[in-house]
Amino acid sequence: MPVAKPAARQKTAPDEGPRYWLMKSEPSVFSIDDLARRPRKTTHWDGVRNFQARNMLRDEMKKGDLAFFYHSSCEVPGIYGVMRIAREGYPDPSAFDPDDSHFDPKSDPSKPTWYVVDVQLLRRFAQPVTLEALRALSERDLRDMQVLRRGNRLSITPVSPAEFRCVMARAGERID
DNA sequence: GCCAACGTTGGC
DNA sequence: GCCAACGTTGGC
Repeated sequence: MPVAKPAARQKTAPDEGPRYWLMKSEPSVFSIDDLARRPRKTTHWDGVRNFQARNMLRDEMKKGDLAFFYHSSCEVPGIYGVMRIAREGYPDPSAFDPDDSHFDPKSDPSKPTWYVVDVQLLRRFAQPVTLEALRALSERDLRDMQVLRRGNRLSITPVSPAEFRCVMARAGERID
């Protein structure tokens, strides 16, 4: 049985307002335009099969938190928009569906292994903040942004308020 | 397609 | 518990 490491914690206090995240998806699997076409621009973020990311989905992401939508493994990797966490963690239905590519026969419905949150698209950036742009910014303001760290493979990472503001400013976007 | 980096698995 | 083998991620 794999053992989950403690999830990375943000240094913000629990009651300090919304927190920020970055969520990766390969656009050939699920893109920001796919999300924009969903009813209420909302979907459950399924298929995460990493224990550290699972812990964030299950335990740490709260309703009202904001999350960047990041496109990975594509022509122009980068941040393409902002989502809001619309529902907190609940069991991932795809883990119990034998016809789903994310089916996990070891996950017991009475004691689920994998979790999702619901996300709602708030902003689709007019221009993405590309990975290249993020790395350029990182020389100053984003030095510690987790998604930029060498070897990072986590599909969900925490984002600091300063990092969030910096990316929004770079995108020329704001959340009222 | 390549390959570095990392997570998971399973033999011992 | 160790660690080699294997699979996956993701930029390039």
